[in-house]
Amino acid sequence: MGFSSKLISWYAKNGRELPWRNTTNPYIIWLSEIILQQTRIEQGTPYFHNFLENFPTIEDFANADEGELLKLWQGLGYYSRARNMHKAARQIQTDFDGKFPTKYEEVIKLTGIGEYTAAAIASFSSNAAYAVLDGNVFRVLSRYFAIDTPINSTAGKKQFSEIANELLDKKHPGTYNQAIMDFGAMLCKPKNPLCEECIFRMDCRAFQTNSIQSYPVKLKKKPSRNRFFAYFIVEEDGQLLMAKRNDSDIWANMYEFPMIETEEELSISALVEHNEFKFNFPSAIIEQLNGMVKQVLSHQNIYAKFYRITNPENNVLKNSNWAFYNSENLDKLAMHKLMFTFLETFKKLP
DNA sequence: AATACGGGGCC
DNA sequence: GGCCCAGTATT
Repeated sequence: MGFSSKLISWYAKNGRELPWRNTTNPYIIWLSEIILQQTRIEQGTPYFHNFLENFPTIEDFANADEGELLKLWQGLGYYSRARNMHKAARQIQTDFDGKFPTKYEEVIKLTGIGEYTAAAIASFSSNAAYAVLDGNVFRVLSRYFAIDTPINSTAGKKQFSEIANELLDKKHPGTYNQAIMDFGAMLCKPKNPLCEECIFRMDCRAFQTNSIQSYPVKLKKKPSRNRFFAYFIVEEDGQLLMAKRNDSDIWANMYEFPMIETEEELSISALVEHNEFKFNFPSAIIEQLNGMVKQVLSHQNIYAKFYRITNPENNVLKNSNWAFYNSENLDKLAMHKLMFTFLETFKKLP
């Protein structure tokens, strides 16, 4: 038996039941695939159900506004996925007459869809013969063939893509693609793979040379940079002052308290002497509300402190990105984790 | 070709 | 603390 038929029989016995399987609806497949990019299934599944419930069809999705989508995406991370989905949904209305395409060459034109997602949608929805290449597939193939080309290099992507498409079961591309990803996730895991019960024990080059732990090879990531945020809670008549982030940085277009960023940690005495602070809050009374909060991102460490401003003067709205929100409208704003976590504890404060 | 983009789970 | 997760867009 060849690689693909062994894999597919393993999948028939051991494959997972997942909510977005057993459909050929490209909209539903798309929803699940974007949500699951760089995201664990356990983390993404509640979001999948929530989105499908709020937007049963691609038309519903296209008619939503970006803020509403970001709010539903809140907490999932990589928020450009939600903004790109919004663009893609509009593209489908204008360029595809409102009908979600299933052809690889059409699907890959949509914003937010790259080679992996195009192959997934095309193969799952219409059995088109395109091999998926995700973290699971990279790992399985690098071990099986003991390939030491870095998987995050250009050469690696090309090499693994060619092998993946050769191995693909051209008669059952959809099933094969699901199978190799399940196999990577359940058996050929990153840590502690279950080699003792693996159907490919005798064929796997890395296992045979006792070097499973050496694969896949990956180029090192560069160290994260540190950023220090001082957030200011300004409350007036039960309303909170909020700022909208711009779109050229982390957490694009999301909401948070007004803040000052510095390259080093600032004591409260240094903070009140900061020019930006004096400009925004002249003669303010400031009180630190908590210790340092650390938020780890993929390329940055954010260190945040929260301060209460009780005498902001009357010119606090000189920044056009700032506005006051009552609690009802506050609940509609999309916020990043640092913010909505703090807000939970803040609400319980006296 | 390299880097940015979140949040969470595992070791 | 580092790695990884059903990757893509931008620089």
